[in-house]
Amino acid sequence: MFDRFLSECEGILEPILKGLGIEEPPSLEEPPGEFGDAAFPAFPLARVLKKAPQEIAREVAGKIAVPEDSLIEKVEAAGGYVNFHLDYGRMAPILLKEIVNKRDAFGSGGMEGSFTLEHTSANPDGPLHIGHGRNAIIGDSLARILRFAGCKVETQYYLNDMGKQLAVVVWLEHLELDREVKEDEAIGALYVEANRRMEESEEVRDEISQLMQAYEKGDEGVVERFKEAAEYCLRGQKETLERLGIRHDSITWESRFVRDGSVERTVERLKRTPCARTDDVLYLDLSEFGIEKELILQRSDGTYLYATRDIAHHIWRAKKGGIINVWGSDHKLLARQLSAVLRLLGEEVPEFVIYEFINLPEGSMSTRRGEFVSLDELVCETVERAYAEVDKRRPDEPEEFKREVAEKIGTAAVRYSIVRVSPDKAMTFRWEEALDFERQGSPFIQYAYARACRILEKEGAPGEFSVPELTREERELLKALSRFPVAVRDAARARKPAVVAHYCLELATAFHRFYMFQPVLKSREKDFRLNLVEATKLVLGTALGLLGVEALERM
RNA sequence: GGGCUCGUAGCCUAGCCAGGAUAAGGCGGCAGCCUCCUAAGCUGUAGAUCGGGGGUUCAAAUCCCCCCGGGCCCGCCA
Repeated sequence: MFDRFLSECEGILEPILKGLGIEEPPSLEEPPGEFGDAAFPAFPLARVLKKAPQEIAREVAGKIAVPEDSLIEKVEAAGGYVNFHLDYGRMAPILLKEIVNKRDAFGSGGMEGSFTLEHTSANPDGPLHIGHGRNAIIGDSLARILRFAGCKVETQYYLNDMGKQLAVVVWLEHLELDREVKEDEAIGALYVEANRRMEESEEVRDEISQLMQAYEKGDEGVVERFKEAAEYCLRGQKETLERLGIRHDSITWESRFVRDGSVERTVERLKRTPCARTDDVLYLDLSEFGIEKELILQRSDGTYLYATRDIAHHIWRAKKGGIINVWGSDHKLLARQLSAVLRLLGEEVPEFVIYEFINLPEGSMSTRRGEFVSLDELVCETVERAYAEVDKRRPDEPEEFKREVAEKIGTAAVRYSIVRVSPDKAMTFRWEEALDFERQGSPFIQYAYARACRILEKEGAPGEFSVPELTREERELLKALSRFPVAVRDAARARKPAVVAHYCLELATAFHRFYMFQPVLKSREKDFRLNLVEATKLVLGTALGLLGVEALERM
């Protein structure tokens, strides 16, 4: 609805600007304070028209005749700007009816396309840590947003079963897994131990290297052992993700691209490109793509590398449409190399959502050294902290209620605190910050939803209404509601789930203010306000859903 | 050392890609608001040379260059 207002403003400006000899479409911006809801700056025109911006703004504003059925209330020139004011009274019934009719489809659609979206894709060598959590949460939220925007999305987990990590685990597996602990924890313990031994002994390194070669050749017994170990670890990892509401549509085993010959075929194609070089080994010179680092495709023993298999993987994926990868910043160089190679082959070039690392105060995390904060730990501690808060605020509620609410608040807090931060900011993890339920977080948003529910459960369905003289809080709330489709579109196009996170905050803030100042049930405008509350509940619920956060009827 | 990236009040973050009006929030500080739909809320207040310096522009947190500081990368690892 807000976008409709914006296009109306543009539609009105365009012919007027054309009349002044300006061909470029007008670009609007959001004015501060009480200057209205959209502003057109006249400064860029000053030079062309050789007039003061103030004068141009006055002139343009003077030529504007607002059509009868428009969402524009009035237009004013101020400073060098033409300011457009939204007609809230006119928008209110249209907007509220649209939301209540469309319900959870309000704001959806508008985009097309099919994507495979790869996220999480941790090695099967231990529990997911909070860095993998950042990947999974960004990826899952983005998938939800793209689907809501109208795209077809298949989320994939790329299982790196051909790496040294898994071989290391398999090598030590005969030592017996600890069946008492969670699967990924058990594998992680083996991995740490095996790495310790490997560092000490050349012999061990050789044995592991032989295992890898046997696996690449497809030795039946070895394949079985790798598969079992990987699946065992994955069971634990999946359980971690499941608790956060994250599920993958499919799992792609890296080894399949070796087994089905596609790596071989890809390498043959690459050999015929002008970038191919053979010195000691086969590699690609990608300097024409601005990458000075050569990309090695094949070891001197004839086996392939991770990157080589990933090229075949991407060619396979392109059959299903666009490719989006959520990768850590440590893979930035590979992302560039991979893109260059695929361009070289005339294949679909992938998109990357790159996120920076989460480090600990003492340094970076390491699965190999067992130095990390696991996602399980973070979720458990956060839920426990949430329980303490629920228990403090709702002491008389039954235990079952407290547990359920704490689970939903805790898991939401983990997701929200990660997704709200732009992926290109490196984070330092500190427990006291992670467990601090600061006001600008998910409980604040869930609370707004719960407040709306509590009002609505005291009344039946809201009746017909006429729009009264609107208060400031009502206008702000209407504006926030009308902006939801814009926020979804921006988030989907820019692949930025954080945009939805900030939108949720904006809407919740507007609702809390409205709630504080405008009584609903005891108001003369009860029916109108009930509609407003209902609409807020619907949009907030949908928006939270895009972040994988569950809304709460009571908390 | 080279490449990429981030640097916004004591702390955490939005705004930067597509430059425009008084730089927007939260935490923490201070002062207030529950006879009224759950105070996990609301209001007010103090707090910012937008890392530093140049440049482009009528206009720079935003674009360009240099410097400083943090992170990531620079394996026949994945």
